[in-house]
Amino acid sequence: MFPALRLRLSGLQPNSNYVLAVEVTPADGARYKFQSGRWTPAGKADPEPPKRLYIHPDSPATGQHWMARLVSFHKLKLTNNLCDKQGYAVLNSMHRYVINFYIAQADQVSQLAFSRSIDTFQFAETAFIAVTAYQNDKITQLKIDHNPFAKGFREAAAALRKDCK
Amino acid sequence: MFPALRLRLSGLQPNSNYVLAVEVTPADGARYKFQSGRWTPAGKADPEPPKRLYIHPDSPATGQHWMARLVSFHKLKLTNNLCDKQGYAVLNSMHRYVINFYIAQADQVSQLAFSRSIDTFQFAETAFIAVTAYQNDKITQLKIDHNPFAKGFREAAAALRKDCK
DNA sequence: CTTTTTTACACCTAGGTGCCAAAC
DNA sequence: GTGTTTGGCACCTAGGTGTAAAAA
Repeated sequence: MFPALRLRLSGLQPNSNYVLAVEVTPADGARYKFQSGRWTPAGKADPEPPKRLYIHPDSPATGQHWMARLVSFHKLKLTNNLCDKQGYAVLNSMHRYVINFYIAQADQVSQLAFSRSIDTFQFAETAFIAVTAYQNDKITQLKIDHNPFAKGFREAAAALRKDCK
Repeated sequence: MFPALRLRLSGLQPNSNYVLAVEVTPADGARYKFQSGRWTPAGKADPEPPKRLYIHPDSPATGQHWMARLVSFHKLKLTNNLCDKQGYAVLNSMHRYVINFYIAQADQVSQLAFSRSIDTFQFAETAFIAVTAYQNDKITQLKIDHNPFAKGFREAAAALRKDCK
């Protein structure tokens, strides 16, 4: 998932342990179509694949650890493959999603279910529509400009390629 | 770790779930020296870093799954860095190790500790001495010949490099 | 026809090799 | 001196990019 979800945390107990996790959840009950240049709801959502909790790989870690740096979920991966066995979040194309963020006080990942308190946060700015082809040039350009793996498509490289022909 | 530990399993219950794991354990209580062309014990072993259980990433899976293919632990990684936080097995250089292999009947990785039965196997042919520089040309050549990442050192590539000078 | 999905591609990042020289 | 460890290197595999064209 790019850009990655990045969070700055405060108010944790420095010496307590926390497990951090996110879940990609449907933002509404609709299926969308891209029709004549616009996203429009088009019927009821398809059956939703089982949701997979993505646990931040630093978990468990102290409040001190989490608060000392920007917490990045850049290793969260998405797929439309229902048979996926690599732990990716499985999404329906053409559906709208939003990220749920969880903070659980727990000393072990396996204790997460028994944590005394699990705080849940949802940020509206994390909403997106899952697609198989981009429909928005600004998104495309944002990815080319900032995703290291897309460096080959930046201006300089593209110009050079033309010059060499 | 190369070559990787690879096992063929039989006798599992096809429809029960199992968690598979390995642990790199000291083979004896000695520290070794490579002196005048030979490995010789030289004093008591250094304090052993905490052992880390490496759980096979397919876990948990059915007996059927494990028996249907060669089970490979090629993602097990080793380090001499005591501060490692990436889950590598932490070893003392110049010490001798052997692999312990565990089969636990369990539906979840987190249940491993409560598994009714944990079978332990140790194969003498998995023993090795941890080094920071090879002392055995046959090992070096075996790695060059068979490890894909060392392809650059194979005959053909090496010859080509000379020809081009 | 329009919309959505898949595939092959050149190009890039990330990181696993033994080698060598230097440091210890 | 001998034995052990580290860092930089060229070379490789593995896999993450958007593109374009084909397929559905």
